[in-house]
Amino acid sequence: MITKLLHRLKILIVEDEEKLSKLLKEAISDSFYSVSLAKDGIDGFNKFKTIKPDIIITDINMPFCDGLDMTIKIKEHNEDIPIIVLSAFSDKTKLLKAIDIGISKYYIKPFDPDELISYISTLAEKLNKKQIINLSNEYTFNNNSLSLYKNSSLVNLTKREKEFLYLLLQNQFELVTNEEIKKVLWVNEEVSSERLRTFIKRLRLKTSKDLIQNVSAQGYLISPL
Amino acid sequence: MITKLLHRLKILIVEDEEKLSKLLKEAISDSFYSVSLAKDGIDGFNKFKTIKPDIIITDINMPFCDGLDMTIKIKEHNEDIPIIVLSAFSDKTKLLKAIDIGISKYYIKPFDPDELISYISTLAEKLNKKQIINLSNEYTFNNNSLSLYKNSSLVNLTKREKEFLYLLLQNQFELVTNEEIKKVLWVNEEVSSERLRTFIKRLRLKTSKDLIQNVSAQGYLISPL
DNA sequence: TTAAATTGTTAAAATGTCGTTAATAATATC
DNA sequence: GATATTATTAACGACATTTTAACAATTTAA
Repeated sequence: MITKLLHRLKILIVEDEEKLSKLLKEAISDSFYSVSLAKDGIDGFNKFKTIKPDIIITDINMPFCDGLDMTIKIKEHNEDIPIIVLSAFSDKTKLLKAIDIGISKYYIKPFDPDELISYISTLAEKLNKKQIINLSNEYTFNNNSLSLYKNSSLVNLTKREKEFLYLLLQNQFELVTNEEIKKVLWVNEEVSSERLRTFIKRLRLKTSKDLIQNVSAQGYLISPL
Repeated sequence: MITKLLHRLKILIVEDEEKLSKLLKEAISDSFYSVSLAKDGIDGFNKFKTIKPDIIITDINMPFCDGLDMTIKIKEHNEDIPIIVLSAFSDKTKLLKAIDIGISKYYIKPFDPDELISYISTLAEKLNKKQIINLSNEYTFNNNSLSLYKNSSLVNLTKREKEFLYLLLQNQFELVTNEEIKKVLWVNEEVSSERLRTFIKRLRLKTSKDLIQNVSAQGYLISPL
């Protein structure tokens, strides 16, 4: 079986108190997360659009542009993005408004950074699990169950076919060589090139002719979207 | 047709101000909802256990036993039950605690009863959707009673068959492996693959040939609609 | 205790999977 | 543009899994 490849989650922290933001960045940054900082709501919104983070952590009361206003604007652009709000004890009215908008979690200062970090890791787990990739207008692939859907109905694939799609998707837009494919799909087996070809022929029969692209004499690739 | 299969949603209102609770009861009660009243948290918790309501509406600040304490206790018993909290403007700290526990909505007094009622009807719709699933043009499944209907007449299923459909529906559109099925339907038993197959054969005889899909060498699934 | 309903076993028929081969189409290289 | 290489398609057959059907054992309810 193929081991899973998780993509490094991007986290944006919007916080005017430099001390706190640096502390959080240090605490959160590791090989699984890349952390960016913004100093107010305007900065935060711009970085949201350029960096396209997976998770946002924001202070709700900042001198310049407010975290609440930013949250509203961001949620208008992307309803599903998880936003974690940091709030002062006195800001309960604002906090309730943020909850109404649909933030996913809040912490009232002073809070335990460990709690925040453990929440982020459960969030990250969820995000990585829910990897559904649009292969075309018709086809989607669930990276978790390795199943392919054509217009939301399951396509009947064998285990090897599932693994093959998964392999190509781990290297989406990039060529996967015939040798690599043989090595992964038929471990420790001598595989003729005809075998690989009929394998692909049959997968294409079940799906569509142009889902999987071929590069002559080299290998195959898949290009989502 | 399908409405016959739905049970009338039970709503429990926990509120010490008799004026408000009666007003709400009158406003909400109709052919789709049956409303019960409780006057404090203790009364509310007892009625929660006996009546088993589908939705709870509770005041959060009551002289006797608190709505917040009751909410905690109820959520311990049934994590998924939707609780709507009514709160005074001054009770923000309590309200935040209630939100932490996982209430589904809150209103700060004074509030517009129409908003509450429209929220209840969207909630009810969601609950009914969860409860009744259209498997095909002919078949519907009631997730509460685990019963299957063919054109709104009950299909006679055994316990195991009901559990099986329930299992597949918990994972609708997704493949449930043979191993998983065996583990769930015959706990701690060695089950031959023939046994599982005749089991499915018989279920298909009672229903239709194509209600349950097979994926060779992997498992089964169900695709509603 | 008997009759009916449910559940398990077995074996043949049907279907699905997957490797082979061969004819045809596409692509690369000179 | 001709030739060699590689890819696609289609058909055959071996093997695995599923479906079907008949019979046996067990449980449940009358």
